[in-house]
Amino acid sequence: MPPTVRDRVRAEVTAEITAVARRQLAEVGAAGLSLRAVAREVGMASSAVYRYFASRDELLTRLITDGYDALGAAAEAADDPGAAPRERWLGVCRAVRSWARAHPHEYALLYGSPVPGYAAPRDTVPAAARVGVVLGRILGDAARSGALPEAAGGDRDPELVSVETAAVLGGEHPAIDDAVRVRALLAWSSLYGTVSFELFGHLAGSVADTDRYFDIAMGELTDLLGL
Amino acid sequence: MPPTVRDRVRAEVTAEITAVARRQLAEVGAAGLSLRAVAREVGMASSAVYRYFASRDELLTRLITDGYDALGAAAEAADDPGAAPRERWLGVCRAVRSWARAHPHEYALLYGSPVPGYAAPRDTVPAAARVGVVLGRILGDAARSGALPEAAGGDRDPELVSVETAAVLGGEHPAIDDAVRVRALLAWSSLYGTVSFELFGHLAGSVADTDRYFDIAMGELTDLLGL
DNA sequence: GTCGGTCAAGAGCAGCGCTCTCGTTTGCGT
DNA sequence: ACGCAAACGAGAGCGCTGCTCTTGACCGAC
Repeated sequence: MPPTVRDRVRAEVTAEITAVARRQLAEVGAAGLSLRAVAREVGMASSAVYRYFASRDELLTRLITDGYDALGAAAEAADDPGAAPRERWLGVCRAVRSWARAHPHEYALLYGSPVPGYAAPRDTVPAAARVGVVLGRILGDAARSGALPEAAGGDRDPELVSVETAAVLGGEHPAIDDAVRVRALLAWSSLYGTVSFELFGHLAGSVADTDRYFDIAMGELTDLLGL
Repeated sequence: MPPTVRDRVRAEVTAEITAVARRQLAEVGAAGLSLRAVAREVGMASSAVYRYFASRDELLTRLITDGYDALGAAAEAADDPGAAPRERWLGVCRAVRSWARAHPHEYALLYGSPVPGYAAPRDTVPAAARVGVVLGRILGDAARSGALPEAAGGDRDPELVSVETAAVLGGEHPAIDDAVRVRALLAWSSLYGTVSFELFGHLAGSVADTDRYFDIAMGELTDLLGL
């Protein structure tokens, strides 16, 4: 069935609403995002917006998934599969930071405090996982190319690292055990901790040259990973 | 001038308002905190609350400073100066995580997305720094007790680590150079990244045994620090 | 005892999310 | 080609919010 004119118009209006909402998000933040204000700027009655989004939360959810997708796309675009594992990892980290600095309010929406009384629906999960998938693939490629030292091995513990996550983090390989996987999760958390601290101002009085600080910090983490 | 009856009553009412607000914060989060609802629960008119707090933001600021102080006190209480540096560091990390898990909404208020259009006043800074001071003292004690290996040295770079922060992070010692200080800042950021990921649900599908994961992750960071 | 300062209360304003109704437009099935 | 159901935009309205202003009562120092 070809898309009717109605469908196309609906898609256009939906896109305009999300675009205006994203713009206002950058001005007033997630908590201050007002459906009425969005409607005003779009030029329609506030009630009409409810034809497109059942609630303010649903509009926010759309912004969240869009954000995860944009960040994931940036991470994927930054990964050059031909480069050395360490450079690939650092490149993705830099891409994440760049995207976060370019879209601070969207980043805060994704990785800041969860909006109270609002649980991200399941359909945000795949989009949210994209960065992790990229980093996991780099780790796996490094193992398969012999760039990682043999791991100690030891029993798998699904309580520590779930089977799904283990599969994402390079899969099964002699160079990857749960200790390596935990270090990868730690590096991932630390990446976001570092970016969040910079963006949210917790390093304000401590670090001036944030570019160099970030590079050194990420270098320490890749050392930790053995990359 | 001794405090009059008026002053004492005022202090009591102020304390009751913040107590109720803190309770409601745990229920509805920062964005949903309503001055009117607080007033209702306290049993006074909403307008009367403005005699004690000039605005909702001012009440929020009070909750923030109180939160920083409570977290800082928890960190200080958890530090046993007689223990080995590594155990001291890990103990403080565990205390931070415990406090965060016990007060998730307050933690989110402190280290989650900043409220847009709201800049934390300067008087929150000393309270916010308390955890960092505790960790910095442990690092300094470790250096002075010879538990840290001699550092490479190299020039100080105030752009990388400010002089104030360098002073907090153990001060001047042959075992502490900017590389060590950056690793300390990284460990600090990573602590909060790890706690935030756990609290905000980003590790939900990956790690089930969060206690063990946290201990292993913090162990990696202390290794990185040389503690 | 009086008088200045502090307090709680209430009304009111503008904005919010959301719902309901109403008249119009669109597109599919007959 | 036509009719009907679904989709649509606009407007009014409900109950909530933060915040302001006015009013009247009370306390405490002189």
